[in-house]
Amino acid sequence: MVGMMGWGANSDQQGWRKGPWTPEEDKLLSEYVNLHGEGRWSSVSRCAGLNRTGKSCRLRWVNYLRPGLKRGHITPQEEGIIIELHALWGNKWSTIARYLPGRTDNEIKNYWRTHFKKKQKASAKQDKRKIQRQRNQQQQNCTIANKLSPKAEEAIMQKSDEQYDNEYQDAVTFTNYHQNMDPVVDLPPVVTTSSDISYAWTDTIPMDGLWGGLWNLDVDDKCKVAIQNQPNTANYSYTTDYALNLYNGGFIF
DNA sequence: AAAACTTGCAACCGCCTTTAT
DNA sequence: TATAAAGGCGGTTGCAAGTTT
Repeated sequence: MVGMMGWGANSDQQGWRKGPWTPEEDKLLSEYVNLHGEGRWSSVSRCAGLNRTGKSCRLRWVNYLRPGLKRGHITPQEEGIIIELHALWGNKWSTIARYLPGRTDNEIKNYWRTHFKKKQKASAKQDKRKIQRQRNQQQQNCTIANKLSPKAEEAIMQKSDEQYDNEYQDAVTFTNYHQNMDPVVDLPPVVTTSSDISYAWTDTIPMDGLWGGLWNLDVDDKCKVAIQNQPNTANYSYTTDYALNLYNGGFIF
């Protein structure tokens, strides 16, 4: 049913197939790329028996089929990184995506668009309602991976609508201010053992603070404490500034 | 109960850059 | 070295599902 919807005709003037990918197409593409590696996308479409353009094949692989993709909700921590890096670089989605392992530029772009682009209008009332609803259901099925930390939740619930809007406006102003500037900070690779700017871990820490993650050398205690107090999911990096901001009770979206 | 609106996501397009011939 | 093809990126669109009014 779903396969035939949308995008008008399901092939273009040259006869290339368009629109949603079928499971069969996915299988062909995955098998071919697993066998021959990424790249040479035009020959991929020919050789794998796919009637798709090379660009379409590349996009499907990169955004959906490639191993190691995370999927699922963007965590509050990831959101923090997105906000911070967007403030720094603007809409450099692919650059931002490099600091969020397992997330694609498309995903981050979509997230930003739906959550922040028009959020100037959003009110605290809406967010509060949402949290209240979630609390009502939480006991059964909410996991650490997809809910806000109690701390973040409280922060939102305790804010007055005005306070909330002002803080949001500050963040937006900050973002707009930096939007057109060239990148001035060169962040190190996401996972590294030699840098003192980026922190990274690869596992899940429980909320009670038991810690089994991989820390870089020279991590200072404030950052440790700040991040340890946050719910955590998987593979992701943090900047010192943001960790300290959290530690000092910085703004939490 | 239903219409209107929002959110999430996949995929397309056009433009620019990089690579291959 | 010039040019064509391929790759990469950011903006945008279309749709389904969920939510609010």
